[in-house]
Amino acid sequence: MNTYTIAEVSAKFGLPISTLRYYEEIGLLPNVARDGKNRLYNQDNLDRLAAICCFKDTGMTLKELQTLFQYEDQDHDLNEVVDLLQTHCRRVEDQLVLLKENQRHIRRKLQYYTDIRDAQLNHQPHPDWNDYPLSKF
Amino acid sequence: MNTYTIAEVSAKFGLPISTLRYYEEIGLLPNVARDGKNRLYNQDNLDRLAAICCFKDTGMTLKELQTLFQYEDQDHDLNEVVDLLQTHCRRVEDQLVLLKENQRHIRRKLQYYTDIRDAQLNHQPHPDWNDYPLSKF
DNA sequence: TCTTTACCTCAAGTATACTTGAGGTGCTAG
DNA sequence: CTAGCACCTCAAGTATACTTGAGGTAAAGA
Repeated sequence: MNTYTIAEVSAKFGLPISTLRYYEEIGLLPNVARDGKNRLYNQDNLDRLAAICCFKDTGMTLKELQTLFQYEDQDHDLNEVVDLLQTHCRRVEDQLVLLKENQRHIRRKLQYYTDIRDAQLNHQPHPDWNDYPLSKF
Repeated sequence: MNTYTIAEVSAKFGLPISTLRYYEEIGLLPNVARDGKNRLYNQDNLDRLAAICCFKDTGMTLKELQTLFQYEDQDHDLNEVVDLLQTHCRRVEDQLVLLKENQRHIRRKLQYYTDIRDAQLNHQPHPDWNDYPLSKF
């Protein structure tokens, strides 16, 4: 089976080496094999790491991730795993809605300042914020 | 003009009172009027606070927000404001893409564990992870 | 043989974003 | 008049998620 050095994994995932060691230390990324003292990551480790990144990037704390993996690993009551995942799914849904709305606000502001700048360049009158309704974005 | 107490603003935005004071202290939320010692927020303050929340929720740090507002407030070179907003817009776009992809992974995992649970309940054979391609989510 | 490179451990330090606590003011309801 | 509430300041404390540093090993290239 293919294995990877810590430097390779670091590059693959864009995570600092120190972070990989940290995740292992707190038990999030267990069962990393060794060649002497040096870590050797296998596909399982990479899959786990991908899951960590996915959940972390969607707003789970490392503590919650520890709980989730604990539930997954020791074949714990599956209802708890499903519950946790469902809750998180809903959180992600909410994030998506909020993110899209925030995106509209930011685009609107960008458009406004871009127009002000262009108006200044062309010695035109300044645009009016009231002409930038959210419905346009 | 309508004004609001700190408790009202806290409720409106779902932010702790301590956070409102903190934002003011670090200069993010300036020009809050006082009735004696007590803060009174006006519409401008609320607009600024809404902007803070919007940018913060899309991943800007408070330091970056300070820079942005500095650029906006002292009518600084507008190119810098536009640049900052453009960069942030791109970051939000990236977040959206990543969030959607992560959502697919999470839904897939949720479906998988739901199916395992249901299989256990019905004494059916366990599903196979390979039957859960990302393309289905 | 030297030294550079790539790792290692373990303890302590750091950045960000708040939160908490001590001690105090000023209005209002009983 | 006094109790309680809503607010205040300022300094110190905290949670999360890492990062850094000191001191060391082991193998590979010059």
